[in-house]
Amino acid sequence: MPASRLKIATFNINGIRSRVGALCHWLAREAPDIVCLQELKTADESFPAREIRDAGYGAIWHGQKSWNGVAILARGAEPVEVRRGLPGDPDDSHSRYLEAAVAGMLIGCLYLPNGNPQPGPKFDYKLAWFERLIAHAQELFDSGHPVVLAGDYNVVPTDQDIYNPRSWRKDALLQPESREAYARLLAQGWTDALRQHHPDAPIYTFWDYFRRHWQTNSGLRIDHLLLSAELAPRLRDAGVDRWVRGEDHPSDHAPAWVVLGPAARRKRAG
DNA sequence: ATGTCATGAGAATCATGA
Repeated sequence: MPASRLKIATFNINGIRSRVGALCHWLAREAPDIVCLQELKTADESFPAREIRDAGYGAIWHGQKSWNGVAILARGAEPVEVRRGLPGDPDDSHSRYLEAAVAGMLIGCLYLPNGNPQPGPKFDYKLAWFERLIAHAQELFDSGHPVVLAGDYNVVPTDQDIYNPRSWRKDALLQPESREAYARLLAQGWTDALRQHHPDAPIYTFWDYFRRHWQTNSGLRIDHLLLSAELAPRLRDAGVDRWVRGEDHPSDHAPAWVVLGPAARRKRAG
């Protein structure tokens, strides 16, 4: 891929130590330039930094024993960390947000709380976390910087984004409050890149391990890449590396990605 | 209610989150 085209991906790896081989296989085959990972499920000291470096990627990570955990990878470059954790609640101990400067852009990597079962404290935490994300996203958007907010949002935005909503109606991923928060985030001006590029197609990024959902393509679209105003016109392609979900012992998610074209040449002042 | 994974405690299965 020419240097002027950037492939940016997000992938909920569901346990990086058990899948570092699969991760490196995907990196070698698809060569994304920037990768946001979620659900590392490992402490910082157990992050497989060496394997990832050997695969040609610089990385920063924000881990946690057993649960959560996010990382940002850059091919042939070192992401420059600018934020670790979402502002707004100093008591929040979950590792769910990491932000870095890469290739002249700001990359926000997020793992939004699942929120099940709902109603209940976990759903309340999801909605509170969403409000903090919306507040921070507004600041990023207003900054005028080129920004990508990528990750597992744990929200199915509309009924178009699921094979069949019937058995998921009571799930936290489809609740009106979850969808309203996602819509309010988009209303700041962000572009939901996969839906923008494929307005009518069914697009899934997650197939749960139950009930042969992968074999029957019973998926959900919950991993999203949001582009700020400056980046949206640079969107050239977007998709899902579905083949990753079909490998042996896969994550229940597949990587979602965008390709951005070169920045418009700056007009001469005057 | 069910289904299937990864993780961790702790020693074989079980609890938890998703």
